[in-house]
Amino acid sequence: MKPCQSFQCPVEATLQLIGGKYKSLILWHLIGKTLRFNELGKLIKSATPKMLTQQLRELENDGLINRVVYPVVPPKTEYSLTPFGESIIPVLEAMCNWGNSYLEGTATCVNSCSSI
Amino acid sequence: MKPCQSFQCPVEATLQLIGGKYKSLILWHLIGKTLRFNELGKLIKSATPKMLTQQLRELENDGLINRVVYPVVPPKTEYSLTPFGESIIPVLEAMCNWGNSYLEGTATCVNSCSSI
DNA sequence: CTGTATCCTCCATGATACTG
DNA sequence: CAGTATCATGGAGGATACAG
Repeated sequence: MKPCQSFQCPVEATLQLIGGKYKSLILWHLIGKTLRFNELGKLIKSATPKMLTQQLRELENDGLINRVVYPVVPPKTEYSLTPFGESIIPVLEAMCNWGNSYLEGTATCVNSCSSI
Repeated sequence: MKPCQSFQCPVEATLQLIGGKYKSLILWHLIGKTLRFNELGKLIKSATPKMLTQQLRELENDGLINRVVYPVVPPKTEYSLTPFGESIIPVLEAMCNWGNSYLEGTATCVNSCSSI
């Protein structure tokens, strides 16, 4: 029952949209691609169908991704970035680059973001 | 008991460091300044002392901020960004700018990040 | 002033099973 | 294939009181 959905800083608003457990990962995988539900599921193995659905719905409601359902059998649904969703790519890149330099220091396992 | 602290993407690592409820706000307020515990408390009114302490300790353990205690009476503690903490400012800026453009569309209440 | 120490609540996430 | 339904749970976060 928050009195008013206000943010003390726009950074918090951004975090609200991409801070979900799998959201940044989903957006990341959708850069330059269109993926189906189970393709995302394979890329993000630890996400259960329930979580995947929930995070995708929220991203859709926030206008970051498109969800296109093809009325065929078997079902086919495709997810892709909206123009608004694409506008956040630079933010993801900044986070990725900084995250890599951080991981270089702590060195666990690093996936580069060279694909972008 | 996570088997191994690995990230599928460096973005997640970044989120891990600044995703705490008040962390981005704390970092934000420390840009270019040194603040005392209760000064941060006044700036982030909704944070209880417990939360403030916890978030500050985590930021300190992650090497993002300095904590300097002056052995005087009454106690005095000063928090500031480390060089590593300062290196994340561009990321915060990117998030802030994108967040502002998002908030312009939904228009609740907007605090600009013009100070940086 | 700068914190700790307890206790407690709730919600995000997870596990599992099922459906059109 | 692309989800939904249901139940369970752990831990982040909050309230309150107290301490050096």
